[in-house]
Parts: sequence; C-alpha cells; structure tokens
Amino acid sequence: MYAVPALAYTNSTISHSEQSKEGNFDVNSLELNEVGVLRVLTTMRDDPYLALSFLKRIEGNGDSLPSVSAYAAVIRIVCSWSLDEKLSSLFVGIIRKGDQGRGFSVVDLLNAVGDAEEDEKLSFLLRSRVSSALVKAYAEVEMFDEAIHLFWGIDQLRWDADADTYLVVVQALYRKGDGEGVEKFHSKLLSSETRKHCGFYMDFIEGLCVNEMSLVGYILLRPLRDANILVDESDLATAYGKVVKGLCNEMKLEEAESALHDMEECGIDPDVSVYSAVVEGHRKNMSFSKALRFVNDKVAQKGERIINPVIASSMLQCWCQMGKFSEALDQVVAFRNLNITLDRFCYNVAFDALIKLGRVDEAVELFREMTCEGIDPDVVNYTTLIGGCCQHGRCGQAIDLIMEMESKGKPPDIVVYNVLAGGLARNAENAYGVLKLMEDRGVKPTSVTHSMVIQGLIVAGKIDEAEALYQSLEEDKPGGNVAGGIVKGYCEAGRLDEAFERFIRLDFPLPKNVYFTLFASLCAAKDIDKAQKLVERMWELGVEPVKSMYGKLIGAWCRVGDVRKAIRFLKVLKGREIVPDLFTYTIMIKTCCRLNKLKQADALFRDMKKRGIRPDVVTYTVLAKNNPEEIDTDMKTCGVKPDVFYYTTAINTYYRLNNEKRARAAIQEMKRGGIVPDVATYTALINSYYRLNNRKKAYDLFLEMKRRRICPDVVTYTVLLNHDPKLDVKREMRDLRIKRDVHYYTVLIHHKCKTGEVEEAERIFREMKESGVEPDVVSYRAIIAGCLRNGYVRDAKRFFQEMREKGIEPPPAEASKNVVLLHTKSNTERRVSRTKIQEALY
DNA sequence: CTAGGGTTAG
Repeated sequence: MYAVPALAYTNSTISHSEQSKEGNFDVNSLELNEVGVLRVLTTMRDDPYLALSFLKRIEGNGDSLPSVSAYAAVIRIVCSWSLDEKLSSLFVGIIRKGDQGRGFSVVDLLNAVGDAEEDEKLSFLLRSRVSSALVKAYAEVEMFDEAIHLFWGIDQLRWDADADTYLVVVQALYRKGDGEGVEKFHSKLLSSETRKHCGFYMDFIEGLCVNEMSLVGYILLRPLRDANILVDESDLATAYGKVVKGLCNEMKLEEAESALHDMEECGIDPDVSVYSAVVEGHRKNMSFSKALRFVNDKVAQKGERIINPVIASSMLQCWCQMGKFSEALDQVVAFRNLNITLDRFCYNVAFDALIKLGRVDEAVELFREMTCEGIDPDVVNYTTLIGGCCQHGRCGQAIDLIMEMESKGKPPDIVVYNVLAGGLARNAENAYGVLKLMEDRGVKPTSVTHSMVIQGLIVAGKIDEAEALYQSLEEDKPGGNVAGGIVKGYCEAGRLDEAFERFIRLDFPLPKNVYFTLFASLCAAKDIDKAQKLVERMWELGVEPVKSMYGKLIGAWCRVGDVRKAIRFLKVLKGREIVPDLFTYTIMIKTCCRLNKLKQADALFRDMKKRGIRPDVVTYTVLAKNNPEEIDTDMKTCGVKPDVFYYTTAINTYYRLNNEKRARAAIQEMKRGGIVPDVATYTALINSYYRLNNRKKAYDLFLEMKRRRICPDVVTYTVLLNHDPKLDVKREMRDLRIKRDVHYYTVLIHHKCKTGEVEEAERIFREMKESGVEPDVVSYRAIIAGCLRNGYVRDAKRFFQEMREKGIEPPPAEASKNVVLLHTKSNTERRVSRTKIQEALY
C-alpha cells in the first residue's frame, strides 16, 4: 500500500481498522510538524473515521492547532467517502469554536479544499459538496444569516448544492420572514440556467413535506409543472401526493383540498391513500361533516371503490365523534350492502357505537359475525367489548370474554386486566379476583391498575374500601397515579367538592389528565373559582398547565358573563408573561359584544393586535355583529379572507339593521368569491325575508335550498314555523331524522299560547320533557306567560315553582340589555309579560 | 387534551 512512509511516524504496524476502533493514535508522544501531519493524513485516505479522530487529537493537543491544509485534507477524505453528515458536524465544530487562534477563516478553508484538486470537474463537485455541508452546519447552529449568505455566494461561484441544502436555506428564509429572499430563491429554483435533475426536485419537495413546509411545496408545484421541470406523470403523482398528505399532517386542509383539486385537474388519478389522508385530516381537525362530505363527493365522482377500510373506519369514527352512534351503524350496514371490505378497526368502532347505545348483546353478536367473516379479533377488540360489558353491568359476560381470550391462545395484556378490574370495582363486584388472576398469570399490576380499581370503588360508593386500598399503597405515590384515581373517582361520582378537597391537600404532582378531568368538571359545573384555584395550585407545584387551560378558564368566566374576573385572570397571565392566544382573545371579545361592552371589546381587539396576535376570520365574525361596515374594511386591509360564517353574520346583521342595500351587496360579494351559502345562510335569509313580510320569497328560498340539496335543519324548520305556524313539517322532519330542540318546542308553545290553546301548549311542554329536551328560561317564560295571559294562574305558579326547583335563573341583567338592542320590536311586549308574571306570583 | 365564529324561540 501507499502508506509505507507514514507508518514510521505512527511507530506501529497495526491495521487501519484496528486503529479506527481504538482511536489510539498517540499524537502527544510525537513531534509532528505541518508536513508530517499532512503525510499522516495521506495515509488515511481509506479510513475517514481514523482521519477524523486523528484531527481531533491534534485539536485537543493545544499548542499547535491543525493548519488550514490539515482541515482541508480531512475534509477531502470525508468527502470522498460521501459522509455528508460527518462533514456537517465537523463544520459545526469549527464554527462553534470561532476564528480565534486558528488563523484562517471559513472561506480560506473552502478555497483550500477546492484548490487542492486539479481536475476541474472534481473540484466543482468537491466545492459543491463542501459548501452544502457548510450551509447546513450554519443552519444547525442557527446562524441563518451566514447560511443564506453563503448559499447566494455558492450561487455566484456557480457551484451547486444538494436538495437538503436548498431545504435548509428555504427554511431559514421563511423563518427570517425574508420575502425578497424567498422570491429570489423560488426563481433560482425555477430558472432554466440552474436546471437540475428531476430527482433533485422530488427530493426537495419531499424534504419540504417532512419538514412541515408542505405549503411551499404546493406553491412550487404548479410553476415546476409549467416550466416543464416536472413532466413525468408518475413523478407528478408522487409529488402531489406528498404535498397533499403533508398539508393534511400540518392541518392545512383547505390547501390540501385545493392541491388535490389541482392534481385532479392535471388528469392525475390520486392514490386512495391521498383521499384517506384528507379524510383523517378533517377528522383530526374535528371537522367531521367536512370529512364525510369529502368522501361523499369523491364517491359521486369515482364510485364506491375509493372507500378502503382506512377511509371506512375514519368515516365511522366521524359519526361516533359527533355523537351520532346510530348513524355510524347505518353506515356499517351501507358499507356491507356495497360489499366494501371492513377490517377490525372498522368493526371496533362499530362495537363501540353499539356499546354507547347500550346494545351490548348486539355488539357481541357483531363481534361473532366479524370472526365468521374471517377477521381474527385482536386484543383491542376484546378490550372494547370487555370494557363495554362492564360499563353496562354485564360483569359475567366480561369475565367470559377474558376466559375466551385465554382459551383461544390470546393472552390478555395488562390493559385488558386493568379495564376488567376497574369495571368490576365500579359494579361493586370483586375486583381483587382479577388481581389474583393477574398474579396467577404472571402479569404484575401497576399503579394504573390500582388507580382504576380505586376509581371504580369510589364510583360504586365504596369510599372506605378505596381509602384503605390507597393507604396500603403508600409507597406508590411518585407518579401520582393512585392519588389521581381517587380524584378522578370523586369527579366521576359527581362529588366535585370532595374531589377538589382531596386534590388541594396533595402536595405532589398528579398525572396531567387528572388535572384536566377535574378542571373540566369544575368548569362544566360552573365552579370557576375552584377551577382557577386548580390552575394556581398547579403553578405552586411547578406543573405547567396545558396552555389550553388558560383559554378554557377565561372562556368559562365569559360563559357565565363575568368579564371582570376574566380580565383579572388575564392580568395574572400578563404578570407571568403568558400571552393569551387568538382563541382567548376571540372569546373575550365575543363576550364583551354579547354584554354590550363595545368599548371594552374594541380595547381588547386593539390590545391583541398590539401584542402581535393577528385576528382571523373568526374574530372578525364576532365583531361584525356590531359594526359590520367598519369591521369589513379593516378585515380586508389586513388580508383576512371572509368565509360562509362571516357572510352569514354580515348579511343577517345588515338585514337586522334594515340596511337592505349592504345586505344584497354582501350576498353578491359572497357569490363572486365563490363561497357557497349553506343551511345557516339560507335560514338567515329565509328569516330575513319573513321579517320583511315577503313570505313568498322566504318560502321560495326554502324550496331552492332543498333543490340545491342543502338539507334544512331544526333551525330552518323553527324559523318556518315561527312565521307560518300552520305549516305541517312534522313528516318531513321525521323523514330527515331531524331532532327537535328547545327552540323548536318553544316556538310551538308560544304559538299555542297566543291562540289561547293553553292545554295544547302544556301538552307540547310535557312532550318536550318526555323526549329528553330540557326546557330553559325562555321556554319556561313562554309557558308561564301563556298560562297567565289566559287565566291559568295555578298552572303558571306550578311551572314557576318547577323552574325554581331546577335552579333555572333568568340571565344576568347586562345580557338582556343586548337582547333588547337586537330585538327592539318585541321589547315592550316582553316587558309587559314580565311584570305580569311578577304581579301574579308575588 | 377536545377550547373561539354564523342561522331560531321570550
């Protein structure tokens, strides 16, 4: 080998690989001058790792740091082995150390590397590779300016960089908000002078998508296509697919759908997995109906074949997450009729739906059918069923199922045992039996097991037993799991005060979900003072609350109409340097508007802008309810795009303010913007026309919406009935499976009272309660007023009594002020009926 | 860790 002369310096004859393993070059014992170092490095051409460790040794040596040529030599070796990452980390080291004491700059180094190569082509490649690595190194140590600067420098020298480098640079440009740079970058990428291989662009786009910059990928796709850079059909399909999926991962569903649209417009048939990404994206975004609509549209276009088990299970989950369990089951039936294959995930959602509806036997039955279809149930399927049985008190059945698992050679895991143990405990059955069983099977209970049992015991009312178990597990405290079980148990048992007392006494942190459960229960029970104390206690214990809790707390204060406390908490946050987010500001502004504190709303709006939080279309929608004209211009200057929600509010508000001209203009603008009206928009319009006494136009709109296959909802029918009580909509509503709500019943009651049919009104009131719809203040007020007006004083008193017993209070005085503003017409009438009620009752 | 917006009733 060519290394013979150098071996003399090492004073050794060991092989390269052994040396690299040990890294045992004893530099210290050698007197090496620069020439010597270079000669040693020449011998290491075939062992980059050895060269690197050799360099490190010299660096560590102290008195004579490696020269620029020594670095250049190592870099050339590492480069020739394509060890790009090593190269970058070498540069990171050099950059971190800075220039001091080294005597050369990074540019010197770059030149030294390139100059040493005589072959022009090789020199070009070498320089390109090295500068790429250097750009990446700068980005890694967050010296973005240097990275960008160097990148443009490479450009001038006509070197080239790889896709990863482009990625790092575009990331840096966006991060710095350098619009001009971005522009320049994009045109460089597309210019014919610097045209690269197709593979480069594919790598670059993929890189954008995995680094959460899919939007940039989307922006580039069309120009790349137009510039004939991406021409190959299958490449285009891949690139588009990655961009759509990337956008879905980043929750940019609107953009994802529009990218998909572009894709289809170019005649590319997307892979089904692209569709499923969109569906899942919508679902994760909690836009369930959008997810379902998307599938329906695609099915209409391409037929049912696009529904694979993944899409099917997403759809089923959408129904369930909307709480529409029977609809989920109808969907299962539909899938089966269409011969769409379902997998165990789909079936699992179906079991869950049946269980939620209390149809445990049918769940088990379906489980058997699934098995007959040749789908082998897994441990998750069993867990769902066993948990479901326990939830409905079918402990025997649950135990049978766990035995079945064993007999079929599917040993239950810790999760199944935990679910069963907790389930038995909450049914006041013997949970210790499960613990015993676990012991026999060699599955060790964890603190989660104990936590679930304790929680179950509390739900079953066996407080002493739970406490005794807790005491016996004292040493289990660290994770806080078991104590958390106690708190959650009290929460679930509806004993919130005890849960809170328990929680406040604990001086160690609990699992985060415990805080969240208690917090959510307190908010739901409107015990917001305690919810706030909980947050403060978390701070004391050094547990960082989930950021959403701040917004939720403020939202809770807002919901009960206590803006003062909301603002006070906002100040506490300010003191802790926590900036409220867009959500929080929006709900505060909404509440101020609702309570007619318009100045306060405006102040908040300005404050959020000042603190760099950009209002979005939701914020503007909230504000549009008050002064639509001013808000409209502000929104448009800020570049926020209106959507259906916004237009519906604007149109409705203009009509309410009798500004028909602006209302019509808004409708036109909406149409021009390609925004399609939906149920709510139509309903608002129908209502407005009724109020303008244009009954024909109102009803025509109702027919039009149905023609356009926009399904009316309970609000639409409520509006219709409110203005035209004689309409018979019962059948239609039943066919469309529209559930009646408080508003709907209240309109009926009010109408019957007006025509003196008090008994009929009372019957409807009863029907409402029987169908599980809780009457609220408004409905009570309607029935009470109706009874009084028609001389049914005793009935009125009875209803009044009932209302009080339910703890239903009239809304705070401030709130009704705004109501007065919104419904000027009926105001006097209402005031009369209210005094009448009071006169009659006291 | 799900949080904020539109249409209806007194």
